[in-house]
Amino acid sequence: MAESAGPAADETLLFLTDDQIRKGIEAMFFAYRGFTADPDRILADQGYGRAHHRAIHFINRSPGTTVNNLLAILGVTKQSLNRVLRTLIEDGLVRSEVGTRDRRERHLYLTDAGAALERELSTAQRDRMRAAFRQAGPEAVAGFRRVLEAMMDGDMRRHYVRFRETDS
Amino acid sequence: MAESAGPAADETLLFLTDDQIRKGIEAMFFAYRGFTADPDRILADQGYGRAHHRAIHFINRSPGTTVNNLLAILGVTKQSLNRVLRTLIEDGLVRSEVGTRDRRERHLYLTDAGAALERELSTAQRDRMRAAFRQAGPEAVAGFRRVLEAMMDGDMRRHYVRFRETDS
DNA sequence: CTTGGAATGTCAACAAGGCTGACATAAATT
DNA sequence: AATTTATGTCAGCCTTGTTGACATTCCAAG
Repeated sequence: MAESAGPAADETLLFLTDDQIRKGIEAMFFAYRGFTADPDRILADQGYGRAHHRAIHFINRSPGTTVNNLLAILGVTKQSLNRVLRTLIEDGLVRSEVGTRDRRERHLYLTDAGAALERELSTAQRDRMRAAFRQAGPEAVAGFRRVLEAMMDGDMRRHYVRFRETDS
Repeated sequence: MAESAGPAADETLLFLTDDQIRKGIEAMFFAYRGFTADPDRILADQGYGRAHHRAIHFINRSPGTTVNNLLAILGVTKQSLNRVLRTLIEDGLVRSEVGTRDRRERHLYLTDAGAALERELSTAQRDRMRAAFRQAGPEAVAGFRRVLEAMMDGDMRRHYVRFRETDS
């Protein structure tokens, strides 16, 4: 590999061969396993799963988000999400508040205990991501993000972009 | 460490902020959904799931692979894999042959029907990956691969590297 | 040759976390 | 007043992961 500046005509084609694409596919498969491995281990000890992690992550990411908004982001049915949220609320990790402007809505927040678990999970996941970023270097990270953004479905890119703008 | 050639000191720090890392984490989450969306749709019509896709992919990738080898790559229990393989064999998509050198081993191959389904699945997945690669450009693709490889667990990187060497 | 262990298959039971469908409630909107 | 919207909940189903127990087959070491 190692294309860098001024790719020749051959090189611009090479990275689109079926073989290169297949390597990208397998890289996604193996890397995603690594990506979820550390939080999965932590959650398994507590009787939670990946679904709980996702809910906790996005509630932390957007405190006060509504159930409907979370449904759109996570792409699951309300029954699935409700089952997860119910256990998190029962266990005192998530707080659900009736909306003031629209009292049908429930706004979701992490409790102190929920925030503590979120920190534990995201620390483990961030440590791995940070190590990978450091090892690959800033230009590789920019390329990584560019490819992933191009791989998202349109509506998911919308959520992703909205988050980026909200934040930075 | 060792972030390649001459980015400024600021740059070497910026891409490792918690905010950048979090964006990388969410990019992985949303992109993986896109990554699996097309094959998932195809499989749902046929009563299969993602586990069948994974088995079919790696049998096609390494024809004649043993069950044990597949277990190591997929990282599931033999009971889980066996259930998937059984249905694939019953449905005539996979052929299981007793080993000649070691007759305890079963060597797995796709039948013509299995290869046809594999093509349908991988065509859908490759189309999306190819579009993302083309949109992002060759340098971004190189960075994408570098970050993903750094994110894998060690033993998975072994499988991935072995595949790459076998092939290219 | 016998025995131990490895590779594989199979049965049973269970859990997480997706899904659909149906229905209830409360509140906003028309 | 009627309709739509947001949410919750019950029941049941599916895929796919898990553990545990046990049988079979066969290589390899004693």
